[in-house]
Amino acid sequence: MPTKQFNHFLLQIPLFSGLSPETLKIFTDAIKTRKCTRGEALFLHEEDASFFYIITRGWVKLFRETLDGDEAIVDILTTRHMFGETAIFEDGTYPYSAETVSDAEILILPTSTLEMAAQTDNKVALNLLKTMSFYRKQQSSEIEHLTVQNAPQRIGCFLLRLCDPEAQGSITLHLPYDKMLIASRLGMKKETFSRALSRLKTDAGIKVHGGTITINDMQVMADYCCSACSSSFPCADLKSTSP
Amino acid sequence: MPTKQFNHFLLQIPLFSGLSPETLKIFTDAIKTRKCTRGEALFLHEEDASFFYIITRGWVKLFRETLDGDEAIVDILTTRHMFGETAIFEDGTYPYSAETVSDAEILILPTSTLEMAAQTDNKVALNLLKTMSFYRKQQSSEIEHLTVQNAPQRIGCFLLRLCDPEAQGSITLHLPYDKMLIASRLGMKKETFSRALSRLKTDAGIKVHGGTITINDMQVMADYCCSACSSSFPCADLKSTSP
DNA sequence: CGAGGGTTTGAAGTGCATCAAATAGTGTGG
DNA sequence: CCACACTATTTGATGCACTTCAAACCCTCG
Repeated sequence: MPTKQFNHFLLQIPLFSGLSPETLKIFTDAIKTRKCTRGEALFLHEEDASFFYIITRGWVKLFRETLDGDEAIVDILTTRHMFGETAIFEDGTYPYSAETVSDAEILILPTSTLEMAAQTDNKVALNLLKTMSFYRKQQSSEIEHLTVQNAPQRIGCFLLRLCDPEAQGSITLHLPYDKMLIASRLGMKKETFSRALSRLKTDAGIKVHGGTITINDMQVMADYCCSACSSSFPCADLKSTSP
Repeated sequence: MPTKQFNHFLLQIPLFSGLSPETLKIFTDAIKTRKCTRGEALFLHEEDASFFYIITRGWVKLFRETLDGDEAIVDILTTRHMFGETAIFEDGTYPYSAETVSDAEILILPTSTLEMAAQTDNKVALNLLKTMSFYRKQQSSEIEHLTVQNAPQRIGCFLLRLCDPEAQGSITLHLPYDKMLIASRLGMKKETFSRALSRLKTDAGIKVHGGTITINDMQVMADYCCSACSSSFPCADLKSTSP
């Protein structure tokens, strides 16, 4: 399994970057791969957490269910993202449920391996800190967005974070998953999403054809979305597809 | 300065728990204490982060300002809480501004000391991980609250987290800081806060006299607030006054 | 082609924000 | 100890954003 390509992939993941060959081997020896179709449950909220996961391909949603049956999206992740690892620092159960939202390929590792490695190899602990710090920053900016941005601005901000931050002027992208799912990811109803996206057509100059979206002018869009926010585009390090 | 009492205080802080005397000394040697009056700025968003802080007494608010001049509260912290330390994993600048909201006493430590210690003493890194994990969980539940709870429920939830989770039946508490500040902490306007608190009188059975609040029946309050949430009272580990 | 999920649109309702003004509370100097 | 200034809090009236409920539309895939 540890082909050259595979190792190259692993080294792109912050958790594994800069590790000694010995430590890296401990992880690679423990890795199992799983191919999933869309809609497979990986684990449930409050289940005992024996494994953590890394996505090699596809999208996974993390979510919780409220007592009255609604679903609250925690995050939606893709390639190179890791999840389920925080159970180590909790009571040993997952703080959310996880389910694929597209076909996907996923690496599975025992949490015990990670826990052990973090305790014996300082570099592992430092890498974990870096990863957790990234997610924390992302969460913190999400809290801000929820309180200061309205629906069209949140969508625009979401679209901008799908773009290459180097890009200038016009850019075309396609939505990574269902509009319905994006809606709940952004804390709004699907109808609100649909209407808010329409409003972006006139207010921020975008074109929509199904899941394909063209932003006529990144700068116009950025001005429209970030005016209510404490950090302006390109919101450094907050790309949804980063580590 | 390192009196017995002071050392006892330090050991209550998760970052310092279980450290070797040598490592602990590195920190205690570098600590400076500062007494603040209400309303003092400690540092500003995006300033170079040379120090991190631990509160020994009083309350501190972390916040960011949006481009159009609004203030978004990141968190409001008290005794034993630590802040400013995440700059280590960022670009070396603070991700928020900090200001006291009551008279306060604060410990100041160089971030370089922490950074060095985390790299040389694995226990420091592990303690940091534990702390960061706690904050991450708290943030994550806050995101959920913002999307699934309405204003009265968010206030009720806030009040419950001020209570002793062991308590049963009736309990009296007083608000730790301004209602205005609680309002923005919970992502609502002061008028909304005032009205929502009134509604809790009839809907969840509380009494309000200025900043003193009596919850007639914890269980009634919990039922009222947590119905929309994925975790019910006592939301383990989410007390606002914990580590 | 037809079924089913995803998406859009319309009409109506709710919750929170906004603007404005009154009231309560707090600290200050006389 | 009181009057004043200033801030915090409450209350009222109104508007907007988002939700809800309902129905139509669209697209894909068997």
